[in-house]
Amino acid sequence: MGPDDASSLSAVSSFSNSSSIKRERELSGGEEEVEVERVSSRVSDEDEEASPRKKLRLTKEQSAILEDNFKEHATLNPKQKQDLAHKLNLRPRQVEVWFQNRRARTKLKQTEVDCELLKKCCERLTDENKKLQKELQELKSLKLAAPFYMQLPAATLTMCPSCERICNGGDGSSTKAFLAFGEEEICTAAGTQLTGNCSKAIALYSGDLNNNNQNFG
DNA sequence: GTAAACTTTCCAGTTACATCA
DNA sequence: ATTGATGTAACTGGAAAGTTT
Repeated sequence: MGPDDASSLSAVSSFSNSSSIKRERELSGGEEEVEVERVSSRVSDEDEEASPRKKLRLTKEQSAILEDNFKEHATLNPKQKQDLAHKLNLRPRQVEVWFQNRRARTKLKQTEVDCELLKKCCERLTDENKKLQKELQELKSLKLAAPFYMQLPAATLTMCPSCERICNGGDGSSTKAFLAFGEEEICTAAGTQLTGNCSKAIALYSGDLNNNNQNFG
């Protein structure tokens, strides 16, 4: 008969007697019986008799029922605990411990999931940061060069819809073009709304997002 | 009303044991 | 047959909240 033998819910689980073990350990030290009894009462259930701590395995049926109950509520009130213990032929303490361990497992799993998400998020941000740094370098070198429109074919020049300045097309590189005018001149007219790309790039360009947000806010 | 003692419950960390590769 | 890794039942100690004295 293996531990999974589900011939009955009672086949298992009455060995470990925490209070007797506790008593055994503490008394071997030779002192303080009163204190030991008090502490032990914390976990004692009615039917205690001395036996060494033995690891029990709950049957599949018992586990399944406990799982079902856990799905409904992750904590138990005393009545629920008592009923469940009776139904499974376990001691209430065992049911209580099972729920505690189950909550701990759930929490651990969730922590692992969160950790994975954070890792991925971190990778994405690192990636984005690299790209932005690269773009920033390009913008800086552009600024040092001659006015951008002199370097571009006329056909590639378009107007920024938000600030109505010339840029080189709508391919996402417009920020470079506007920034080429110089930090002071960009979109500073009253009431001008910057697009997300524009303002973000400008903020990065100046190296201070907060300052820029205040300026344009 | 309130302070101290006691109880209950939960959690985090740990231990002990069963099982499996 | 042995062993290390893994899963999990059970234990411990401390904190918080509730109850009793």
